[in-house]
Amino acid sequence: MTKTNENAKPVVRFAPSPTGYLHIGGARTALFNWLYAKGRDGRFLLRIEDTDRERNNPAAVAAIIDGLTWLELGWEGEPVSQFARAARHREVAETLLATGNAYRCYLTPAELDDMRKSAEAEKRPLTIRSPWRDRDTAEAPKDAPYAIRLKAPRTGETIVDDRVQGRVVFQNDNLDDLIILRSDGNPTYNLAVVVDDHDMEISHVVRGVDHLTNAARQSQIYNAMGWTLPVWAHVPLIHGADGAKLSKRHGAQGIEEYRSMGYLPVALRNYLVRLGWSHGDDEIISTENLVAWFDIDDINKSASRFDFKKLDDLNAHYIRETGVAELTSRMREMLPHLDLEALLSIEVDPKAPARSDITLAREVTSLMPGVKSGAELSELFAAAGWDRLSAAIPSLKERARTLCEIFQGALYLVARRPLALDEKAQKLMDAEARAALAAVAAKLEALPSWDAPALETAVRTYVEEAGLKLGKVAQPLRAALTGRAVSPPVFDVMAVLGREESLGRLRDQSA
RNA sequence: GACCCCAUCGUCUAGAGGCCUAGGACAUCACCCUUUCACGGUGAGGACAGGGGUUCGAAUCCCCUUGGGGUCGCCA
Repeated sequence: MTKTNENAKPVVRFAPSPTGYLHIGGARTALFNWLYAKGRDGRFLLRIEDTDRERNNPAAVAAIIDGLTWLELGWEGEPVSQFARAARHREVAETLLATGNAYRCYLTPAELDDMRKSAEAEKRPLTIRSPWRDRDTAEAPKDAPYAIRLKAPRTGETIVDDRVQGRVVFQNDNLDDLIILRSDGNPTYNLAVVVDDHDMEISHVVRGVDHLTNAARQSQIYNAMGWTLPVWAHVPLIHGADGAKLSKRHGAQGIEEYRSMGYLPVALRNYLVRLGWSHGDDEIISTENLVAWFDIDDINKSASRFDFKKLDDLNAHYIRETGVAELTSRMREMLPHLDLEALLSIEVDPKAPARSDITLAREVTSLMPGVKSGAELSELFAAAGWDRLSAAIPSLKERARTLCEIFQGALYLVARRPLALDEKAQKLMDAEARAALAAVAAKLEALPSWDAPALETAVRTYVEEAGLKLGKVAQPLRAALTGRAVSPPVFDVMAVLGREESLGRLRDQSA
């Protein structure tokens, strides 16, 4: 019953069940654990809760590992498979049986079902009271299947002394004898968790508050075995924008979706950690400071809503801070994961903030009808040259909130002549503009060097001579060069595009 | 329904009885900067769920109401 020595180096774990993806809420739980261990010279372990064989498949495990790796939350050692430890769980169940802390229960599923139904009909709370708790096993039907239930205390209370939730008291009277070993001989989750956490010497169990009642039941197992309780910390859940539990309806649940939406791991970490945790007025916090500042005691008790706008803002900040080389490689990496067709088929809620990956998909299909997948888009960029993308990134990253927005802004690189102008660009292109374009093109053609400063000087000189405002020339230039009314500074665009391509695009639109 | 938890601007939050005329960030709006868009700058609107206590004094403590959430599997 004694609390783990809190001065000792903590051992924490992240223990997801393999559901096919790393849930965004789980990612935050993993982050909290990771930060806690990191900041205290502790250990962060990974355990896969694959006790349920139906749920188990290698791809689902890979998705979790992939997600954690992408988020840069490294764990110590090999991931522990809970299923692989079933023999040890059974051993503990037998011990509990031998010490009188558990009993064989011959209640059939049908009987259990009846109990539930009648409880519901009588509108009384259901607490399973197995008659086998005190009955002699000899009375049991021959060779009948049985489950093993914990002989939980029926009086008094079970207290979960939680670092986040405080002291939560459960009346034992309300808790039933939980099954620790199924009739097929397989351990149940609650038993497996306790045994594994104990054997792995987990000092702090940091997990979602949806496990709070499990903590009470698990405490009973710890007590029955005479094991030391871990420090509990049940963190609040993340809700969708409408305040309900985050579900498919809210869009992205899996971490890989955030990746393909063009969020940076560092931004996602910063955003996630601030959901339910804060450090004064600090908003943008380096990983180093996160590690130094994070503490379980500063986690709030209330659930928080997921806000893409704030994530976008953070992501924009980190994109600006990230070097060109890293951005280029991350962008190259994410392109094959971009499923344009799937994105186009997503029904968007008009009230929800626009998703940049969907916007990109739409833009691509309208501009380049032949391009159907991220891989094909990748080929186009490869053909144009990745170094050209890199050259365009400095001016693009200043105005992008996601990597998808950088791609969207970079589409002018892979557009083929003659460019299709969008509506706003077309509006810019009146007779006056076309004439100016022709004149500017002639001036630029004579330029000895083709770089942004030289181009700017030349255009400004022309504008001054012609007695025009810069906008009168720059906007048509932008339209002719990119097909849009919005882009990075036109001089940067021309520098990236090169002399030949730039001049070609200008002539296409000249009078 | 039972048990448990929660409740400060639209959202994330600061706030541990007087520092609060409630602070910051995102979002929104306005203006400035400006070749467009962003960035940046300046400013505006915007919250202690309601009701009772306790106290000289309450966003902070207690109670009730209301609202929200979680859990009630031989799932994890």
